[in-house]
Amino acid sequence: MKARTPRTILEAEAIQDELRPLLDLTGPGPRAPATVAGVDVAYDGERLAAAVAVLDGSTLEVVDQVTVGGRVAFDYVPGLLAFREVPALLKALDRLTVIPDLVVCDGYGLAHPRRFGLACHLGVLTGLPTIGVGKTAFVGSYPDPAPERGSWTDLTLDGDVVGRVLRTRHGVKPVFVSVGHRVDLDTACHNVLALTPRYRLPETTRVSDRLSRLALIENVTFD
DNA sequence: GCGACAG
DNA sequence: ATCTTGTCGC
Repeated sequence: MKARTPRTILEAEAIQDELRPLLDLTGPGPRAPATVAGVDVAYDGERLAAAVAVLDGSTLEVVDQVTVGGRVAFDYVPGLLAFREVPALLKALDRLTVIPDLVVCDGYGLAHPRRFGLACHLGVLTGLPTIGVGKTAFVGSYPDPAPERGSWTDLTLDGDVVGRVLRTRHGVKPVFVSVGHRVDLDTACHNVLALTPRYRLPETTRVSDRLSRLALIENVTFD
């Protein structure tokens, strides 16, 4: 499905309302994905670089990667991040040789003021299983999880459990995991732990983050 | 009404 | 996201 760029905040919210019903929240999703992709976007004023890195689900080795340059088409507004990043991410995903079994997004999925964060948006448009992993709190409330790696607590919003605050490293600040599309919360957290054998953030986001920044200062051509 | 607010 | 030094710890 193609990305649409709204002209106003009201239009953006209307698009979210239109896409939300297309979300698939039924499946368990991949428990042992053969390949997992990380997506990220880096900025330099008006210019941007999107990167997708596909890793082997077992060895975490990079098996494919794509970067594309572009220009900002929508200002950042909390709750509407997807409209800023999705167009370039779709372009990059289209050029992949290896189609990932799971896509890990920087940010949130269902844990969103309007229950449709970047991970949900990208999932619906691509049809791929997606999850969101945020570095800081955005919405909801939660108790602090125990210090051990693997411990977690519910991230609650308006009485609903919309995600989990998951400790990926002992004694280190936790990450915020939420479902995007075609994956359940248990499976999402299981995958995040598999992707964090050494650092707080998933290897997928670490690689795609590095890639997008590199592309910003060399390689890419902008529109 | 006021402030807070993924990346 | 981005602007930014030194510093503590494995």
